[in-house]
Amino acid sequence: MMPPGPSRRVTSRDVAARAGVSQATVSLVFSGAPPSRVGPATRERVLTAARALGYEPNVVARALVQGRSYTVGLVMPALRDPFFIDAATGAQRVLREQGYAVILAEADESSADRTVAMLRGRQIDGLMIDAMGISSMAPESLDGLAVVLIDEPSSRWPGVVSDAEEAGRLVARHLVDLGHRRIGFLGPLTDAQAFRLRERGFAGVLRAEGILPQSEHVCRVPATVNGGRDGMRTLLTDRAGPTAVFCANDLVALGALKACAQAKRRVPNDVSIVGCDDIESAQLVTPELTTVAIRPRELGARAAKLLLDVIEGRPHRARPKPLDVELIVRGTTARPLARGKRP
Amino acid sequence: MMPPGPSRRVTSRDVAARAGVSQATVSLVFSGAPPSRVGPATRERVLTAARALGYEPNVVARALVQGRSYTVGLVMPALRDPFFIDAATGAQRVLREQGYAVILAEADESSADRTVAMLRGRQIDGLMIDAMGISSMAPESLDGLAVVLIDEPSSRWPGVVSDAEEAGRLVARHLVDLGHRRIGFLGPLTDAQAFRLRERGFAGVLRAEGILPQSEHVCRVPATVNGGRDGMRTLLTDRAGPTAVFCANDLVALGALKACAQAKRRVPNDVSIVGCDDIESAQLVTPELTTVAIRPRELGARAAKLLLDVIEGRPHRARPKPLDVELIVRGTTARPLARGKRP
DNA sequence: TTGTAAGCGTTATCAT
DNA sequence: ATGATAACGCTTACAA
Repeated sequence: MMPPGPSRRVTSRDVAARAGVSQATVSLVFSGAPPSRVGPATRERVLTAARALGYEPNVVARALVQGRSYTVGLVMPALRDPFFIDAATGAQRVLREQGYAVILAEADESSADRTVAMLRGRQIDGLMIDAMGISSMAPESLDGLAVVLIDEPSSRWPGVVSDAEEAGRLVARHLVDLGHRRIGFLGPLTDAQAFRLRERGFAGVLRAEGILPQSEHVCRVPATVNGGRDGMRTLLTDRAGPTAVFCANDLVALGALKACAQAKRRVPNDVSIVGCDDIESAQLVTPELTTVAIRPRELGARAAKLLLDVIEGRPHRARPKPLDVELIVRGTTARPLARGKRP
Repeated sequence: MMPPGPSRRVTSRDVAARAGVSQATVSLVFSGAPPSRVGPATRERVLTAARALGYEPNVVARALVQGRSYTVGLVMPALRDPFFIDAATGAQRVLREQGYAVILAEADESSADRTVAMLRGRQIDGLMIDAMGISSMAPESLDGLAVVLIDEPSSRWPGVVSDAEEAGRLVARHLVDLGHRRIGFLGPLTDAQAFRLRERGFAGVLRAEGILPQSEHVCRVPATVNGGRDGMRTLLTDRAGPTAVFCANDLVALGALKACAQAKRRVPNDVSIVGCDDIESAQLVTPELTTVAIRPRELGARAAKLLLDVIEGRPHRARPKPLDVELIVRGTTARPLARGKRP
């Protein structure tokens, strides 16, 4: 590179001077105006000059005049849940492709509104928010912003969701097909819709199979590894505990797995465990976790596309078809051990 | 949605009008000028008006005039490594505290330079880059930017590092103390300095103990779970394989653990495994992984502080003291089984 | 097709 | 202590 004197920023004016055109023309060339607006020869000269100078359009200035920043915010309560990190990755990729930057905004309950204010001050064009994020936010604080929700349906904002109910159904059928009858559920305390739907689909199938949900086989815990571990411990204390347990997400399932290992219950022989999300760690434990793949990357990517549609005023459905999910049978599920009654 | 018609952005001018002062005064109040610059009464009126109107300073406009955007970029090759996600979290927290936003820039080899150009266009104030990120970047492309490296020392840019050599030493001593003599190493192919130092510290102690590194107990693999699994498989084929293996990071260690489970080798009885990083998943497997805590969050936080020092021109040391590391003994290490020779 | 000029919402430099 | 006013780098009518 070359030190441009005292290393001032190269502006469109510099390019204009070098190309012998007006500054406005340079702008025309770079702002993706219809090719008709500037002659091919001029355009070429401008581009050459720009390249020679190492010109990069100043997005900040553009943002100021257009009132748009080509930047979107991604509000997440904690960068800890692998599911959301994957969603973020997927979103980030499509946004970058379209020239948008992603501002990471970790927001807990206390700071959610302040975070949005901060993003507003940056003339953010839109916001992607996950279930946890939205729950700790005053709806009015989002007025006038393009908002898309990730995996949390709402009548107020558009969003993308996975087919959570189907996820629950798939698990229930899988367990029933294996022959399980005493089936437990480890669900989170938070009332994220996705979790509720997973439970609903799950319970629906069981009921249809004539398997009544037994309250002592259901346990509410935080949606974390420790939550799952503690919940599973509780379930295991029961002498006639469940032979299979559906955990509302993989983190919980991994905790449950730990509890089993500590209690010397073999998985899947003594008890089957199923998770939901198919996070990477699901394949990390032994035996590998049977779970439902939600494809968070794809979910994030779709959320990003939806957000771009909203921002750029393109037609879109506020609530697109839920993302397909898929049961991934791995090593933590098996037929229940025949005990007593039958061989 | 609401058409942006009636809800124009509230500007400092609006506030000025309502407070009966000039726009400049409003600016003075909000740009944290010394209190002496504006009378307490006026200041109060301005703040009241601002609150009533819901005024939020436009950071974009400020960025344009000051040539600073109060935004920094975080360049990471992939949002997959939990270590870097934690570092990002730590960094993000201190930056937000100081009014800076963090733009997430996932950059692989092919797109690294384009990504930096994009960030430049956004008048980014600084950049935090990790080992993988920097390796795929042309140094000149960073000219004129405030850059801080995370866990990858460089003579060219300041950065924060963990005490990687000590990490290796701690592991070696731990294994030697337990009585291991045939000790293996699963190291990554990438030449991140941190990995090299871990190995150096490790090998140094072993040599001092008169334990010669045996090449058949060393295996180079990608720094991933699968890499670790494959590498461990190789190590296990040896009839007189190692009784303990140090894996250059936790991901590799977890893969190694898997390989052991699949090969029916008990951990830690048949073979001890040690990782490095102490990622969350380390506590997720059973037995829990013995590892070295690097405190990535703290590392990220320090990187952020260093970057702010650089940006704001405060005095700072380019290469602060490495971050202390700590051996975390969990369940994957034990004394080697006495075989043959002695009881 | 290209140039001229008026902002976008701030900060910063002057006066007052 | 406060008010005009000129940038900052760009987009966008409107003129030529």
